[in-house]
Amino acid sequence: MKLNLEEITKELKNKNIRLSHHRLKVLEFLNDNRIHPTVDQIYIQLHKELPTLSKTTVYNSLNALVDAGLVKVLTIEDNETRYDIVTDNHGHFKCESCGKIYDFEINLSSFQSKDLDDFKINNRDIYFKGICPDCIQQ
Amino acid sequence: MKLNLEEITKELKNKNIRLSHHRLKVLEFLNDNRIHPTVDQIYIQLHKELPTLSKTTVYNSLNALVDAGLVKVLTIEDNETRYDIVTDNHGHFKCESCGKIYDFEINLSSFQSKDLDDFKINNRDIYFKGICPDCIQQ
DNA sequence: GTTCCTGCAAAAGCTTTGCAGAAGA
DNA sequence: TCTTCTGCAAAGCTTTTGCAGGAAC
Repeated sequence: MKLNLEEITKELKNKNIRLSHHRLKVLEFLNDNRIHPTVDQIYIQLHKELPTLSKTTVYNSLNALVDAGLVKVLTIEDNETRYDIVTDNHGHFKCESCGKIYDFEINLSSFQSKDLDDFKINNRDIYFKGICPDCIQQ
Repeated sequence: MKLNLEEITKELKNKNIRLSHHRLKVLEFLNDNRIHPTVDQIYIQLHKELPTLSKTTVYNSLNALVDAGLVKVLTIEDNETRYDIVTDNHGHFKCESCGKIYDFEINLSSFQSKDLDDFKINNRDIYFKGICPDCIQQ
């Protein structure tokens, strides 16, 4: 899917966040590589293209994009923060054997509980863990 | 709910984990205070009772209890690891205003997705965020 | 007596902060 | 020109590790 830069720039401007070259690269990386990367993975890849890139800037960029609501933090595991470009209605499955994270489609708005009738829900994260088909076969 | 110590000890023995006094205290704390505490909260409370308790031991105890499957790690937020005693079929809601974490009842086994037909699911975490009724009223 | 646990201190990681110079509007 | 961004180094946190003494079985 191609990024709509005009709309993104507009959304960022509301928060006084500039879509600098580095930030755009981070956003493009997340859009083109749906691998739910860690900061390190993003840094290592982009550093090849942009030798002056620092890890601080990756952190800064990610935080800015999260603030703007364009990127989501995944906390599926407590020792690794991962990032995902924002898209609708999917859960995340982490394979406990190979570590890969899969998206799965799910109708999040159908998840209801009478206990939450009086709560305002802004965000729904669904994290499953187990073994993926590739690892089951082996 | 009262802890069944015999069964717990048996389950721990399988993994060569002793139910030491400190570990029992940690487990009791989680059982009696369903507040999904951080390591620090557990340490501060238990330290009052057990002045020689170290934070290393709290970490050690929690890791041992997680290994034994008696305690669950909550990764609802990326900058704070929280712990929960294992119980069935509930999701967690974190209020973005007051920070309190609520349990809500939900039938986890009903969460299905055709994308996961060939996956072995061991664990389902449901994390919602938003505003709780107390904070909505204010 | 052997194994596991505890607690201190140190180490290891990850993320944020301060700041000076650079880039963007 | 004013604001924001970048990158380095340092600081701040949380969690883990090494190890010697102690406790449990």
